[in-house]
Amino acid sequence: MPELPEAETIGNALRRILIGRRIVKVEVFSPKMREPVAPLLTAGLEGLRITGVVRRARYVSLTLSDGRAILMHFGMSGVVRVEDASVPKRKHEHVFLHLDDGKIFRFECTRRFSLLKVTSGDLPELSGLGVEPLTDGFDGRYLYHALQRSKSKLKLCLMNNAIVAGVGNIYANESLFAAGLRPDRVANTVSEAECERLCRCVKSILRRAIEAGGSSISDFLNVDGSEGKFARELQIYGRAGAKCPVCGATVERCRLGGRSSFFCPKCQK
DNA sequence: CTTTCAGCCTGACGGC
DNA sequence: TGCCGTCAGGCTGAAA
Repeated sequence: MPELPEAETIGNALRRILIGRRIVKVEVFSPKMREPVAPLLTAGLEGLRITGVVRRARYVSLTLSDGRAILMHFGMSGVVRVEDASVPKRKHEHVFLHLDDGKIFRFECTRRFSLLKVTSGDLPELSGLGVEPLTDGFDGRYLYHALQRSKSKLKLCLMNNAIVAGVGNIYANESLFAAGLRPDRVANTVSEAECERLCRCVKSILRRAIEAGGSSISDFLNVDGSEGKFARELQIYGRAGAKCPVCGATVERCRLGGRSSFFCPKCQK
């Protein structure tokens, strides 16, 4: 499912493909995803040029020549393709943007958790997001101060977009394992040194995942249909009952905030 | 204020 | 064979 590295991978591909293209026609096949998509039909997109592609957290936005933007979120099953018009429509493709080079930008989402909407260029929907994890603003001191204010569980804070934006379930699990911290640690018991270590692990894992083109767990595909290669590098996610790759202890699973969490009871404190 | 949790949606899978 | 329950999961908004 697309998290930050997958959104980055999609954004990078779309930047190469879409910038300079003009939208000539819009087709909508489904009434709604996370929000209704019918407004795309009456938004006056025809004739506009795509002038930029921006990723923020797990969102990707296409900047338009009239100052507005098309904001996308991939939910957990969103797939974007840019293909020739001769390719038949797939079952769960919901929106087509026909381009001036004859290709079609296609948005597919099996589970319809995705978002695709026209909004103003300053992206007000994203104003509540916290710091980007791959910027200098995300460091041990910042995370420590955020955690000090919370009695919630550490993993839930790491996945809280108001604190740090774009770290989802897979990479939260992997980062906590790499940092040797239990996902169910109470946030305000984590030391500044541990925060420093965790920040470094988050950055390192996200960067490696971006280099690998993301993780293809269940539904994620890159714009060209290829799978991300990071899935095979996952150390802890999905490995309940297996041996810890570091110490050999049995990996445990628990639920936090309704989501599966995996950890090594020996390596993670 | 903070924290938790149901609901959205489809398909895969296991048990009977 | 098919039916039912469970799981996957980001995000929202309501409840506690």
